Amino acid sequence: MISKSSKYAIKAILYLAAHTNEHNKMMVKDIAAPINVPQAYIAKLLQELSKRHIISSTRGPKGGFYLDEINRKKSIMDIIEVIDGEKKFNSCILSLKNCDHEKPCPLHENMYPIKKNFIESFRNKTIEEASNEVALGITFLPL
Amino acid sequence: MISKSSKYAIKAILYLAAHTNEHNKMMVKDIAAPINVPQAYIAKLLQELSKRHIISSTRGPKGGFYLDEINRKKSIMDIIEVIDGEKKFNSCILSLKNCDHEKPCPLHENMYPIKKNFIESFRNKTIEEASNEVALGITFLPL
DNA sequence: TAGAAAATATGATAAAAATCATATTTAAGA
DNA sequence: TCTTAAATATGATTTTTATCATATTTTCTA
Repeated sequence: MISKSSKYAIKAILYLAAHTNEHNKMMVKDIAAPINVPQAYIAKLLQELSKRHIISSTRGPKGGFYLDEINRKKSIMDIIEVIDGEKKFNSCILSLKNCDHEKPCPLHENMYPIKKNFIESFRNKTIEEASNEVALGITFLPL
Repeated sequence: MISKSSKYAIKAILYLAAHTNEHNKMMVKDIAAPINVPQAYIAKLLQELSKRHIISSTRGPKGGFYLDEINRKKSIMDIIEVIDGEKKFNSCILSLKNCDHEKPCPLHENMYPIKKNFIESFRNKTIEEASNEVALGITFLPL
């Protein structure tokens, strides 16, 4: 469905949402452990997310990763797209080249609403919303 | 979403559905080319599908793979489960261990209906139905 | 009942995804 | 302005998935 990398990225960002802001940054080594992801691996992902402006970062002493107000408005889908790439979700489940509404593959009509639902659902869900749920104890983020 | 192997398996089975029965079998070398899948690879998948009784086969001269009436009643989901394994679809999208309705992860409520829809949709769709659609020109199966 | 034609079993190789390691750049603070 | 602490860039290694190769077993037919 989504790659391990995307899962890691989402977990890391939700962790950042709960623990950082412009004035409280967090080093990669303090993020990796609590979300149970290899440090060097999440480092690479965070670098990419920062480059693509999904999260923020500053180098040097007192530096680290954090989310600003703009970052918090990004959606879960934004994370997935940056990490896994966009095409994956717009392509035919059987990977047929010309599958569309005009010439649908035998699974097209089944998949269309599912994929649409997935994309809409996660495009509408912001980091901020997800983070608030956790803060309010409505949802949970155990290791 | 589903592995390349599952896609290959579904394409091969739909091809068998259209071209074989108890009296007209088909050799692996005649299946691989039209569905555009490496011969040695689809051979392995067909062997596994046969062992798990999703498709039928006989060895020796005049042998080959084919679908009988029972095979045709199998669902698309049966294929996916044999190839990709069942757990994949029942597990949390963030791969959290204890994510369930009691202690949902922040994406649980989004994913639950989507996953349910996916599983139901493909559990209800038989090989036979999918094959009939193609035969009637309602859906298409290009390389 | 032997030879050939098919699937089956097993394992080796290649490609992709995940993981690990390290040198470089940037920025803070003494 | 030097030292140090952080991210960044780059690439190597490992693991998983996909692909390829081949020896074995089964079954038909002459």
